Amino acid sequence: MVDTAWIERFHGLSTLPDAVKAQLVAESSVMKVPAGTAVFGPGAVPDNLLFLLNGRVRVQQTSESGRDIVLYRVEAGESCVLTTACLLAHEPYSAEGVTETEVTAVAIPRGAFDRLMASSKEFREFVLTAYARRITDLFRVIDDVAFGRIDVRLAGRLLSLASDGDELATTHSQLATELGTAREVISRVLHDFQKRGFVAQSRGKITLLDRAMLSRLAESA
Amino acid sequence: MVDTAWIERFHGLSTLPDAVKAQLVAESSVMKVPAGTAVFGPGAVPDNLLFLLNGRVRVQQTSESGRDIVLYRVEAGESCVLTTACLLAHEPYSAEGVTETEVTAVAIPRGAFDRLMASSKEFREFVLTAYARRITDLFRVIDDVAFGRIDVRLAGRLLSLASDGDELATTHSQLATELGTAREVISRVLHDFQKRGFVAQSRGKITLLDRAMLSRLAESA
DNA sequence: ACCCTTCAGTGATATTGTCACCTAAGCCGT
DNA sequence: ACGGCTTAGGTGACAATATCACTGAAGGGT
Repeated sequence: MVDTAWIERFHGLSTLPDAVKAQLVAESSVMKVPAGTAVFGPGAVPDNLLFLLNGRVRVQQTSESGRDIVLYRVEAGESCVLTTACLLAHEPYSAEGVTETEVTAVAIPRGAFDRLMASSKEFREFVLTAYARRITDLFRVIDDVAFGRIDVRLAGRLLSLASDGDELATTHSQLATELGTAREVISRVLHDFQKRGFVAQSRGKITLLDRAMLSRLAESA
Repeated sequence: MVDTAWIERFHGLSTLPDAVKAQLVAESSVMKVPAGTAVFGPGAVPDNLLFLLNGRVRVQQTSESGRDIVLYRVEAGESCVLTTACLLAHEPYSAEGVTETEVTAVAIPRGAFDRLMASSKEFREFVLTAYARRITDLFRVIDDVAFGRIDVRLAGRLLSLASDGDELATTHSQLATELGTAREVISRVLHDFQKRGFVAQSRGKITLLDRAMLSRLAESA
């Protein structure tokens, strides 16, 4: 008997009929990917739908001019659904997925994905719900980029990046990519945060000193 | 015998098996909506997937601060697929769809959509392909807003809005919504375009005088 | 004609992005 | 330990865009 335990970790999949769970497990394979690997990207159309058991994947886009912006992240317990559209549509995907940590994932091949979509209403619902969430994320990015102030956005991003502990090993450059802005802008805003006592900095490291004030700033529309 | 002719107008649906075509037509109904109607929006979860036979739907988002940005347009021969995610996921959709012209559309109820997804590989492929295109559109919006110059974006938008004829009945305010910027910014850029002889203006109307120069500007990365 | 609403123009100022260049920190080999 | 190299970060000057607070102009309705 194969192990179906991982399925329970995915919100919405636990209600799958047992037969479908078995099918899902039978046709999938577990893979392990080291940190910093591009799991999909322009030109490299993936042929698997990934369910993340552990780790995190960052999805970002590089513009023609070479500048980057982070679109969203896929966390453990979620799946890389947006790639499925391109996966099944045989369309290239202009975004790129990079593992931020070591990642363990269950890979479902294209054919198996299609069979599951055909056979299980619950699976369809799971996939569509995941879609809805991602699309909401994208709408949020558009809203932020178009109308958000960068100090507000940076404060929010620092808080969410430092979800475990107050230390953050990142560079100004990487933060600029997070928000789709320029390094100099991040440097200046962080300098300001530092003067106000919100953070402390050293080369490649940012320490959050006052989460409360950062939150307050992040919430201010 | 019901009329399946409209199906042929949708790229990807013509290859559907006849039985599926019949099912599609049997479960759907044609509707006509006047211009300027909100076909879906926040709070108003639609319960139909729309296939546009004629007309155009503008999909836009309003931020908390009350400012708007146009996300994409659904043209005749396309479908409002992104709503299906929210439709089936029972999630609210933060964007709003407004008819820009009178619209004739075929409406497929939620249940029928789900049955078609289950029964037809071709239908699934159609839906996923449409998804892929929309998502690509969204990525493009993000790229433009984050990294694009406003004069370049405006030039491009003027050209695509004036696809039939060189007259454009629109206000500076509406153009600001198109690009997610402020009216004053549009006013200044248009003033500049006017001085350079690219366009002529009168209250509520813009005339393109030099599409070639506008194109050249729009292409400049 | 007059009011009233909407549309458009403009200066002042704030915010953000770009460019050019500099300094500092850590690493690595000798 | 020293010097050289690479990458991270700082800064001034300036450009582009956004915001604010007005102004006047155009057209519609009475």
